[in-house]
This record gives sequence, C-alpha cells and structure tokens, in this order.
Amino acid sequence: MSFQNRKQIILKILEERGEAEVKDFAQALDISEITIRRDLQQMATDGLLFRTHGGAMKLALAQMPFTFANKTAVNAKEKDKICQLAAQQIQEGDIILMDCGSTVFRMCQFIKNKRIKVITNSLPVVYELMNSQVSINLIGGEIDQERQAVHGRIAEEHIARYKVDKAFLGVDGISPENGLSAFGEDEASITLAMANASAKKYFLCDASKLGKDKYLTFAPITLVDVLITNANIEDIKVYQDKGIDVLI
Amino acid sequence: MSFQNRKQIILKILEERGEAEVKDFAQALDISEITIRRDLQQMATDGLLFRTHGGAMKLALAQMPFTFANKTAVNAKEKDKICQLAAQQIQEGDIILMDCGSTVFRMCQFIKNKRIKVITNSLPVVYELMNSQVSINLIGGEIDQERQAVHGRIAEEHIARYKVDKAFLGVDGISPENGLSAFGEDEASITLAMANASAKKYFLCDASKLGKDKYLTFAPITLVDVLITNANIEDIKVYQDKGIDVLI
DNA sequence: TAATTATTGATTATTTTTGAACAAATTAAT
DNA sequence: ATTAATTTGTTCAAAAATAATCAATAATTA
Repeated sequence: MSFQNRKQIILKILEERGEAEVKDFAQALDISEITIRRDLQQMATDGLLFRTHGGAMKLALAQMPFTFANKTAVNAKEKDKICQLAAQQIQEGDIILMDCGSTVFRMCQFIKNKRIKVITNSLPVVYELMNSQVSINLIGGEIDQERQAVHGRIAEEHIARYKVDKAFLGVDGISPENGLSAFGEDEASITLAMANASAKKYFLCDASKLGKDKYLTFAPITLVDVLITNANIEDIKVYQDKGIDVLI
Repeated sequence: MSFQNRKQIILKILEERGEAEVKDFAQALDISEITIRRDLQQMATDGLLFRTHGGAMKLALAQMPFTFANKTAVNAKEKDKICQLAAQQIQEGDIILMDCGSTVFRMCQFIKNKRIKVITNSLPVVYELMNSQVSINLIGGEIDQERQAVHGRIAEEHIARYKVDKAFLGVDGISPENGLSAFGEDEASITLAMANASAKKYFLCDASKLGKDKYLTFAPITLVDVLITNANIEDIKVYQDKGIDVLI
C-alpha cells in the first residue's frame, strides 16, 4: 500500500467522521503510528487536512473554495429536512434542474449516491457533486462572482434547450397573492427559465420566506407545482387552496 | 507482446481496479517487473497514469478530491516560465480562450490582476480566477469529472458563438509532420473549436511534447500561430521554418 | 545473411519508505 | 506550579522499490 493509497483512505475517513486519532488511522490502515504521523504531517502542509494533537480534522470550510457553507449555516437543520423531502421525490434515472440558492444547495448531500443527471448553474453544487454518482450538466454563460453561479442571456438560452422531469428551485419570497419574488433580475429570470424547462416545478421555501414579497415579483403562484416547506399547517392552507401540493 | 499491447492491458487493469502494484502487472502480463517499471514510467510521463511507489494509480484517483491545483504537477517550474511568457502576450481588455490543460491552468497566477475576460471550459481555471479582476465566461455542457472540465457537443456550440482575440491552448503532442495530437476525442474537438473561435492561436508546449505524436492527430501544424515552449533552439527550427512564431 | 537497432532481463547501486528507540515537547491532572 | 502521561520529532537501521549498467535476445534494415 503506497502513500497515495493511504492518502485516499485517510481523506475518506475524515470525510465520514470529521476527525480521528492517529490510532484510528493506524488501525484502519494496518500500519504503524509513526507512518501515519508522517502522512498526516505531509497532508497538513499540502493543505488537505488540519493536524491536531493526537490526530487530524477535516477542513471542510477551509478546503471549500466557496464560502457557501457559511450561508447555509442559517436554519441548517430546517433546510436539511426540506431537502431530504425534496430528495425523496427523485427517482433513479431522473434528469433534474437545480438552481443556485442556498437551500437547494443543501440537497446535494442527499442525492450524491443517486444515479441521476443534474443540470445546474451553481458552482457550489457542481463542486459538491463532483466525484459522485451524479452526472452533471453545467449551464454556460457569464459567471457572477458574488453568487458563484452562471447568469445571463446565454445561460437562459442554454436552459431552454433542455426539457427535464423536475426542477428544484428556491425563491426569496412567495405569497398567495403576488406569487414569486426575488432580490435580483438575474436570479428571477434564471428561475423562470428553469421552471419553463421542467415538467414539474418544486419550490423549496423555509417558513421565513412564506407570505413575503421581495424586490421583484416575477411569476404567479400558479407556476408552483409542489411547495416543500417547514411551515405549520395553518400557514400552508392558502397554498393548498390554490391547487398546490405541499410537502412538510 | 508489444509495448502497445501491454499499454492497453495496463490501462484496462487500472480502469478496473483503480490501482495496482508492479507485481500485479508483471503477473498479469507474464513479464518481468523491470519491464513493467519502464512501461509505467513512460506512461506516467505521457500523462496516462499516476506513478506511485510500488505501482500505479488511475489519474482520476491520484488527483485529490477537489484539490484543483494539481500540486504534484510535473515540470512545474518549466511550465511556469512558459506561462509567464504567455501572460505577457495579453493586453488589458483582451478577451481570451483558455483550455483545460494543466499547463494552461498555470497561467492563472499570472493573469489574476489583469482586466480581461476569460472564456474557459476548465473548472480549475474558474476556481482559480474566482475573486480576481478577471471576468469569466464558463462554457456550458456535460462535465467530465475526470478532467474537471466541460466537454461535448453543447460545449463546442457554445464556443462557436464567440469570436475572441487570443486562444491559449495545450496539446498532448505536436510534430512538424503530423501536426497536433491528443489522447482523447473530446479534448481534440474542444481544442479545435477554441482555435476556430480565435483570431490568434497560442500553443503552450513543454519540451516533452515536442516532436511527439499521440493517439489522435486532429489538426495540421499550420493551425498554430505562436508556439510557446522551453525547448532548445535547434529543436524549434523546424517549426520556425513552417512559419510559426516561437517564444522561448 | 550480416549488421544494426530496439527490447528485455539480470545484476548491482542508489533511493525511498517504513518501523523502532529515545529525547523533546505538549497536554492533562494533581 | 509541578508531575505524569501522552504525543511528537529525530535519528538510525532494515526492507522494499527504483535507477543504472550491461549482457542477451528479438526485430529491423541493408
């Protein structure tokens, strides 16, 4: 077993457990502790992990070239529940669209092992699904460095070329009266383009977005096929009355 | 059994198992270990596999998960010199194409602070130029997880929509007689598409690629406008005779 | 057919990797 | 603050792998 092989396994262990001791590595790899220490030292200087006394930690946040993980920290647990529900809607072989919102991003962890194709304009999503079962189609166009996503006319035209089963989208605001709203034009038109390219439109909205209107309203509430949220039952009645499926 | 045959089988073994030891290869091919080592060495310099102490690994496995900057890069210093030369060819305001080769990738460090637009299919380039002065246009299409780049027909169509000043490209082999060659079809056709979309074509080739023909020859040497290399003067004469600008 | 070249295998020297022993440093506990 | 326990760094030796050199074989060319 060469150093390169061990490197792989060490990273995998860290990926699963977050942190581990030298003993654990030595046992898992059936090799002496001193060798593990040397491995960890080199990998630490290579920036692949964080060395602690007695072991190592994964540097998920530092390793990620994107700062997306921070954003998603807000209401992470609630969002994860929503995403788990969303992921359950996906069958093997599906082709799905995913937009560049922070909620939709958290779906990645639940779909990594599905054999599906994901079409997306979000670089964090691409990064997260890299080296997974999922086959990825990246939407081309101008990169918005702030959003870490692809936007613009070219991107919309790219989307329009596809017809997919399901689109998983996020919005900044949603209300029964004024429909869907967003903070920016770019976001709105990409969301719209994705919705138009998909047979079934799923919208992932945590409770904080329900009943709110934001800067730009861009689509009627009828665009929504399925609303996936963590709001309480009274608040979602109005949406069900409009003929929208709601998953809680 | 010829070297070509062994090469095929070695690659097949790696494809199946991901990694293997010299012993395994020697046994499978019924040939001495020293010969296997020689094969592996050549294939490693050709970029077909990753050599480890005691064996070899599939390239995709060796490229650490998402450490896009390949730190084990061979000839890093030589490549950097070539890239510095290439970067000097770029003026403020230029729109340039960059392909997904490891040499071209190293240009990023030298162009970070230029006010230019880069069109690329390489995810490492995108990540490297993120949060820089450079504005990025990402080519859309299917993602090749091994190459960490976008390939395919959609990508080529995307490229064809643009007309740019300069393209900075890499190839796996280049020779005065047979022109440009690559290991794979996808790579070749993307390179060709980029060349066609650009007024001036720069090719970045370290000395190890000069005078070599690889698996697939896909374009005549006349496609090259400028060759940037670290080879010695005698070796580049033949290219200059063909009317190609050469920078050393 | 003979001469030349390229490929392969064997041998030896060099390098790399690994593990053990012990001193130094760090952490935890009193 | 001091001591005990653990962890780490350093040095050295053994083992494994590689590189280098040279002879033998196979392939090619004249």
